[in-house]
Amino acid sequence: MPELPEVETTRRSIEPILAGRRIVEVVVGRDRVLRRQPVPELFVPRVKDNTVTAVGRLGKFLDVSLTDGISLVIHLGMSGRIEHHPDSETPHARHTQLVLTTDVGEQLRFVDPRTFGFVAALDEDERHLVFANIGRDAFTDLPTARELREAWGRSRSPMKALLLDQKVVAGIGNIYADEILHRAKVHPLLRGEQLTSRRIAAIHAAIHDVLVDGLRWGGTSLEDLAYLLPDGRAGRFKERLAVYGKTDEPCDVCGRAIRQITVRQRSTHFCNRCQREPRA
DNA sequence: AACGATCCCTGTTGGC
DNA sequence: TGCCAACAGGGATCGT
Repeated sequence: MPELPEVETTRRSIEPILAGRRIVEVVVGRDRVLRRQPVPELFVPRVKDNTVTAVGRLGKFLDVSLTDGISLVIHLGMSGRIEHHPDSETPHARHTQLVLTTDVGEQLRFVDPRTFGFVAALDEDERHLVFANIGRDAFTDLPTARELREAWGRSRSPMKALLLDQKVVAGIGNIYADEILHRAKVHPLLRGEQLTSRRIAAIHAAIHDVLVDGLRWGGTSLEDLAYLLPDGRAGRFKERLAVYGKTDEPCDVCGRAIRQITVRQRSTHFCNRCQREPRA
């Protein structure tokens, strides 16, 4: 599922295709993917005939800046992907939700079977509102260990939940949260208030290291989910995963079987030897 | 205010 | 083999 490394890989792929290009055609699949504007009649005119000035990202949000001060914000949800097609000839994939055609005839298509993702054309105020609840980017703007401790150190929530919460650090999802905690040797149920300087330093370093690794390998493509790079290739970080989806398999570090539990309605994988159970 | 549960959706999977 | 329930999850929303 698309988390920061997948979204950043996507961003880097589509930036050279979109930057400086005019959007000459906009087609919406299901209205459900539209936020803010409820119907295509309101959404399309805000994007069409606009020119892309930058392709940014905050956490898991793609942030396409257009002339007129409009931002086309795209969230891939859990099953979304962007497809790049050099022309408009190839048939649309099932669940194509948005098609953008540029002035040189290239197409970018947002495909999302489960429609947990969305697109929105936001003016400056609306964009500010959406991003007001999003914290600092885990890759480009990671808070210091000290800042993380200030933000998390009085919370009774488990670390797994704190990593998934986008309000402090943005971009980490279920896969990378498990990988980060394993790398940091921190138990997913350790509460924020139980953090020590040593543990927070380990988590801080692990966030950076795991995301950089994920990015290096083009993100994580799972067999059963739809994430692919815009050129159709699969991300290869799955081969490097230490715990996610490896229930009952031996831990690469110590050999003990990986355990799976549920934390906040999310499947959570960890090594019971490398990641010690916090005191009750 | 902080925390936790629920819901949205559909392709895939596992059990019978 | 075929069918169907269970499962997966990001973020909005609501209840405690």
